[in-house]
Amino acid sequence: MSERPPKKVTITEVARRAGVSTATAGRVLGGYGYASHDIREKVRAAAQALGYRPNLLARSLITGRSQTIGIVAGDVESPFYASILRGIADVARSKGFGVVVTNSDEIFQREREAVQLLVEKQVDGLIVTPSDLTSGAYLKDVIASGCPVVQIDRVVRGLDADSVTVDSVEAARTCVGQLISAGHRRIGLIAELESSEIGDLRSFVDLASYSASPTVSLYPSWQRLLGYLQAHREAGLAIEIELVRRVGAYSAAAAKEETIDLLAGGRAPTALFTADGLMSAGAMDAISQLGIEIPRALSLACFDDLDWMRFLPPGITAIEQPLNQMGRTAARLVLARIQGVGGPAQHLVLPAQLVPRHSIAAPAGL
Amino acid sequence: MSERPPKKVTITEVARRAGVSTATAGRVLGGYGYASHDIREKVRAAAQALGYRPNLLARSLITGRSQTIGIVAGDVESPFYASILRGIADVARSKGFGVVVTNSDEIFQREREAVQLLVEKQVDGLIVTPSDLTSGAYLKDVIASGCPVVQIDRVVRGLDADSVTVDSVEAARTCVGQLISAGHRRIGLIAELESSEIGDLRSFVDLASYSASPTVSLYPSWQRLLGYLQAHREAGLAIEIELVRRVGAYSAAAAKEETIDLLAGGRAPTALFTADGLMSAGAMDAISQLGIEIPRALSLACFDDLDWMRFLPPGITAIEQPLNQMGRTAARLVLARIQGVGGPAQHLVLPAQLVPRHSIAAPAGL
DNA sequence: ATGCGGTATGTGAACGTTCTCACATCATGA
DNA sequence: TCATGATGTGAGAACGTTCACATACCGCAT
Repeated sequence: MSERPPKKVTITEVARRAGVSTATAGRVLGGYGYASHDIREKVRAAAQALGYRPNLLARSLITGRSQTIGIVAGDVESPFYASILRGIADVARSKGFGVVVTNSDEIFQREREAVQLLVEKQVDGLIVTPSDLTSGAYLKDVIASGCPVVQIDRVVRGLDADSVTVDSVEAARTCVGQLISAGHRRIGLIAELESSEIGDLRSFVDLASYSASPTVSLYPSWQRLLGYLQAHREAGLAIEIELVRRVGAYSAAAAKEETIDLLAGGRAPTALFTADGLMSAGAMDAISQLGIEIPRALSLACFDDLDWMRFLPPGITAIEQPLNQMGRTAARLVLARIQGVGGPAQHLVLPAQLVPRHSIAAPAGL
Repeated sequence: MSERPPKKVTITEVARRAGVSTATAGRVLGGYGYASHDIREKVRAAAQALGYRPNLLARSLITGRSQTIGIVAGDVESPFYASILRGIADVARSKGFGVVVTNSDEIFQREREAVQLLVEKQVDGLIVTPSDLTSGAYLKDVIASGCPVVQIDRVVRGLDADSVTVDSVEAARTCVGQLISAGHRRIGLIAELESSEIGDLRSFVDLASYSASPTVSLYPSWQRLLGYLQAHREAGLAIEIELVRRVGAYSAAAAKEETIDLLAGGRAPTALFTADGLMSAGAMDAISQLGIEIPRALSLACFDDLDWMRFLPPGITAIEQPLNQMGRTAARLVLARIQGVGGPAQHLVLPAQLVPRHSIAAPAGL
C-alpha cells in the first residue's frame, strides 16, 4: 500500500512530450550536438515540467567514463589522510568528478579488494597509498587495463605509475640537524618502522652509514630514520642504537610505552624526534605523564605539524607536510592521465616545511 | 602508436568461450540462478582464463541499485566528519557498499549541488549533514523519488527523514553544571552561533529562560548554548550576556580573538566552556598565548574530545561525542531503508560522554 | 497416466543513455 | 546550376548486464 512507485522520468518521456526524437532530446539535454533554438527551448521546458534528471549510470555505460575517481587510503580518520582526501575532493569537484573512498588500514589484502571493487565500478582513475611496496604486479594490471593509477605518500618498487611524495629524508635530516646544532648529542627517535622486508634495524643503520642509500621506495617511516642517520653522519656523530626506538605498530599507545621506556630508562636522551603524527601524540602523552618539562629537560621536534603543536606550551617545533597540496597534485595527475596525457610516469617530490617554535633548547648540561 | 586498446572482456565473450548462453554465464558469474556443476566449472574457467571483471555499471543500470551510498559532509578534513565518515565507510564496506563523499563547507548551495550529483549518479541512499535547517523541501523531493536520506548531527525542521544526533543540550548542561558545582559563578562560553535565522542572541537567551525551548532542529552550537543556559537556570544563576561569546564564524582564528577579548578584558570569567572542537583549539591557542594557567587561573571544559586534550597539561575535561558510532548508526539506517524497511522516520539521539580530567578546579578567589 | 514442482538452459527484451548513420535543409561560392 | 559544407533531425544500434519467459528434463505423488 505504501508502495510508492517512484517512476523515474527518462529522456524518452521528455522527448515524447517535446515532440522530438530521443536523439534530439539527448543532444539538447546532454549538450553534445546540434539543436535549433526552438527545439532547445521546447525540450528544456519539457524536461523542466517533468522534473527530468539524467541517469549518469546509463551515460557512463555508453561513454565508458564514469567521471569518478577511486581513492584507497589507509584510514581517512587520521588527519594525514583526511587532509589529502580533502585536497583530492576539491580538485575533483572542480572538474566535475566524484570521489569514492575506501580504507585499507594498510592491509594489503584489503587494498587489493578495494582496488578490485573500484575498478569494477568503472572508476576512471585511482589514487592509492600502497600498503606493500614490493607487490605492485596487480596495480600494473590495473594500469594495463586502462585505468591510470597515482601513488601517494609512498612508491612501489618497479611500478611505472605517477606518484606524489614528500621529501622525508631531507626534512628529517634538517630537523635533526637543528637538534644537533643546539648542542644535543643523544637524540632519541620514536618511529613506527613496521615493515619487516627491510630486515634488521641494526643492518639498516650500518648500511645507511656507508652508502647514500635508496631514498625512493622506502616507507616514509624508514626515510625519516634515514634522515636522522644522515644528520648524525654529517655531524660526525655515532649512532647509539638504543636511542632509535622501533615501535613496530602504528599506534599511539605503543608509541607512548616506547617513549616512557626510553625517557624513564637509565640513559635518557636530551632530545627527541618523532617520525609522524601518531608517534608524536603517543610521545607527548608519555612526556606529559612523566612530567618532563619542554624544552628545559628535553628538546622535542616532530614530523607532522598537528594543530595542538601551535599552542601546547611552549609550542612544538614541527615539520609540516603539504597534505592538501599532495591531494590536489595527485588529483591533477590522475585527471591528466584520464584526459589522455601520455608520457613516462611522473614522480613528484614535494618539500616539507620546518615550522620552528620553542621546543628546542640547549641540553640541560650546558 | 602507444594507443593500447584495453579491450574489455565482457560476459558475452566468456559465454562464447564456455559454449553457453550469456544468460547462463550471467547466472554463474552473478550467482543468481540455477546452473549445473559442470557448467559452473566451465564458465568459471573461461572467466578466469579471459580475466573477466564484471561491469558493475551495467549491472546497476538494470537492477536499479548501485550498491553505493552518497555522503554530504561539511568538511571531511575536520576530525568530526572524518570520524563519522570512517564509521559510515566501515559499515558500508561490510555490506558490500561503496561510499562517495562530497564536502559542502556548510554552504547550502553546494550541498544542493552535491545531492543533485549523487542522485544522478544513482546512489541508493544519502547521508547528509544539512547546512540549512529551514529548507528541507529539496530533500523531501529526493526521498519522494525513492532515495532514502539520513540526517546526521542536525535535523531539518519538518523533514520526515531518519536522523542521528547527539544530545548536546544534556551534555552541555551536565558539563556546565560541573563548573557551577566547582564554585564558578562567571562562566564564559565560546560558540560559533552562526545561523542568523534564530535572530538575536539576547532574545534567544530570554526565551530559553522562560520555556523549555525547542530542542530539536536547533543547530548544535545553539543546543550547547541552551545547555549552558539550563545549567544556570537550574542553579538559580543569572546570565551575564557579556560572557556568552558568539564567534559568528566557524574558524579557530576567530575563536581565538574572541577568547582573548573575553579573557583579557576587564571582567574575565573564572571558567570557560567551548562549544566544539574548533572553538576549543582557538580558545586554547588564546589561553596559551595569554599564559593563563589551567586550572589555577581558569577552569576549562570543552565540547568535543580531541586527542591533545588527554596530554595537554593538566588534561582537559571534555565531552566526547560517539562519532564513529554516529557514522555506523547512520549507515545502518540508510542500508535498512535501502533494503525496504518502512515505517516512520527514526530520530536517534545518542548520548555524549563527559570525560573528566583535571582542568576544573575551584575559582581562584575561594 | 497425469500433474506438479524443482532444476537447468536458452531467447530475446529490457535498463537509459549516447553514438552512428542517413537524410534534410540552407546558405555559399565556383 | 551544382557541388560543398555547416546545420538540424530522426531511426536504430550499441554499451554490458539482468530479467521475464519459454522450454525441457527429472522424479514423485496422485
